Amino acid sequence: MGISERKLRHKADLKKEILTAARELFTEKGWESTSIRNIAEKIEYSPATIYLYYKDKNEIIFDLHREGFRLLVNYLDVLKGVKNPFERLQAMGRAYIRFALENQDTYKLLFVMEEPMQHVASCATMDWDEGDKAFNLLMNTVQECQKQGHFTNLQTINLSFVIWSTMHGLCTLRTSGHLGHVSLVRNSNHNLDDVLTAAYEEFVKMLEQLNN
Amino acid sequence: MGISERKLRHKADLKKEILTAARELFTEKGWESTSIRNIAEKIEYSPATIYLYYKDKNEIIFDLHREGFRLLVNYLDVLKGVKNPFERLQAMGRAYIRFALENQDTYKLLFVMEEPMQHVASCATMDWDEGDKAFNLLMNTVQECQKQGHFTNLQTINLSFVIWSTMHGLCTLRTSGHLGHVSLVRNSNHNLDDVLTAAYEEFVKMLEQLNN
DNA sequence: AAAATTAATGAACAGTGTTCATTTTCTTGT
DNA sequence: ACAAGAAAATGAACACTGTTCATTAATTTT
Repeated sequence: MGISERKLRHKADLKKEILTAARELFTEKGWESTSIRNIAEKIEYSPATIYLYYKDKNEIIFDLHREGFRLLVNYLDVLKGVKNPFERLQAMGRAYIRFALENQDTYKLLFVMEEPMQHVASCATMDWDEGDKAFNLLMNTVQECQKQGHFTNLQTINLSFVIWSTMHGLCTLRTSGHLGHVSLVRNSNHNLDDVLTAAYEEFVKMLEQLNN
Repeated sequence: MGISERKLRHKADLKKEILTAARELFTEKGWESTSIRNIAEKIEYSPATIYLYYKDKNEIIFDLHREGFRLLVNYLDVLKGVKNPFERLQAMGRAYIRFALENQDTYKLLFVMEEPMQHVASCATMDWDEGDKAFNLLMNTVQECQKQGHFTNLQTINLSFVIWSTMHGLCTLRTSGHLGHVSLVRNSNHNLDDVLTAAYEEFVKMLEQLNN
């Protein structure tokens, strides 16, 4: 019976509409100031209706969280064409920074906010597929670098975590405004993104020195 | 006239009482769930009274922010006795991690939340003394290391920013729960703080390789 | 057409930061 | 000691927030 299927489809559509409205409000105002009532108003339904499709606000947040990860993996996946693993590692870093700067609120959603992680923790299968996928992407590249003589005396996992941390630190200190308030940076004429890039290039230099 | 002085003193006392109440509620429940009404209840005044001493919630946050920085500098200042600059740099990293883990909410207040930084930005003198002081502590140590032959081909500012970023990334990925949800870490029997320490030690190894 | 099921909502609850007219308290001058 | 004036404290309100639930509206099935 195609009728009940249409109903189901409509139900799915409405869920998508909610998510789309949430995503739009989120990207233009940030999550802090996106309320259930805002979302409801945007899709022209009552606030209570949203709770028929999402258990609570965190469930919406988590759906956007997964979308964001797909976007990040897109930024990184383009680079699998780069054959030289060390060059690929560098390009991944640059892509990571580009992602963080072009999608600041999404970046915060993925790697700063604790709510989506709490949702992962409360799931029966406590797996964080999206995070694992991205981290493995990094670890595999590091491992390939090691096969070619880079970082040979360092442990893959530890080094990968250090690299991730450095990238994460660079991006968050930039976007949270902390970097911009260090007077040495503020009085240096350089714009913030140049400072960030310069620091990243210095980090690459550091990695280059860790051969054989 | 000692009487009006006592009044002033009492006024200062009440401001301190507010801050103390805020600090206590903050450390036991986190900032998210500390409301003006909570603070007011704790000091047995009406909520409106608080606004006679603090312009808004962000001003309270900023006072705690400065307190937190004094605490951090205490963690780091103890190490000025370490004569060897590279050893001191290592010890500073360990102290930084200890500070972040022992004062997780305070750490978030200092380096993750954007509100205190916005307050800095809105001040007439846009200086961020606390941040500058801490960053200079790091930069001076890096510079001393360079004088002794470490990191000679790297720029002091860039390297300092990279080191800060790495430490910040390590600490925030740990405390936000993101590290703990990477399955490679979750399935490894090691507790999270050991993973963090191992990664930090690996980072020190990296720095060690950047001599001459 | 009536009954049963599903979808949507209005209204309420308990909470938030913040403002302001009003009241209470304290200080000063007579 | 008492009235006048200044300072401090407050109650009540405003415009929000996430969330729940009994009630109403729409749709499907009998």
